Amino acid sequence: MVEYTSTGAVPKLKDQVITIVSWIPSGTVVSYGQVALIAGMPRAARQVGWLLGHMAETVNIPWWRVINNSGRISIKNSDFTLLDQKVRLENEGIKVSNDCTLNIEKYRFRPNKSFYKRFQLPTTYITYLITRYQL
DNA sequence: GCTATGACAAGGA
DNA sequence: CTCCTTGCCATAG
Repeated sequence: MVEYTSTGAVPKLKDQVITIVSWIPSGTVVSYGQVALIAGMPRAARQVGWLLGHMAETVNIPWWRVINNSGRISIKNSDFTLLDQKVRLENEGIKVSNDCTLNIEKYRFRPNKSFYKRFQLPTTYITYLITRYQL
């Protein structure tokens, strides 16, 4: 459903989301807000979800490794279902409860400095991200 | 350029 | 724990 406008405007966030999500290691998860943070848009969590919902069927990325920050699978308005995502996560060794929740802090992908540097983020911002998601 | 729409997040009741 | 409210902002029309 997501299409580029004839004006040639490039949806930057979409490209960032594709890159970031494709680099999430199997067996780990991140939150929508976390993806937004890495993309350099701290408050664009909702847009990340929206984009995934419109890309999942057409772009080959591990969309199922993105859940909400409370550890709940919150897929909606997609060709895929809550169960689809649950099964995909379980196939990667992640334990998901029947109510489609999981221990996000246990499985959260915590990137190191070199990972963040691929996104050309300011050093101070990288430091913030490291501390934000440390255990 | 303006409005509606969210696979969100965080805090309060 | 479960709602509910508010803030949020990129996209689509």
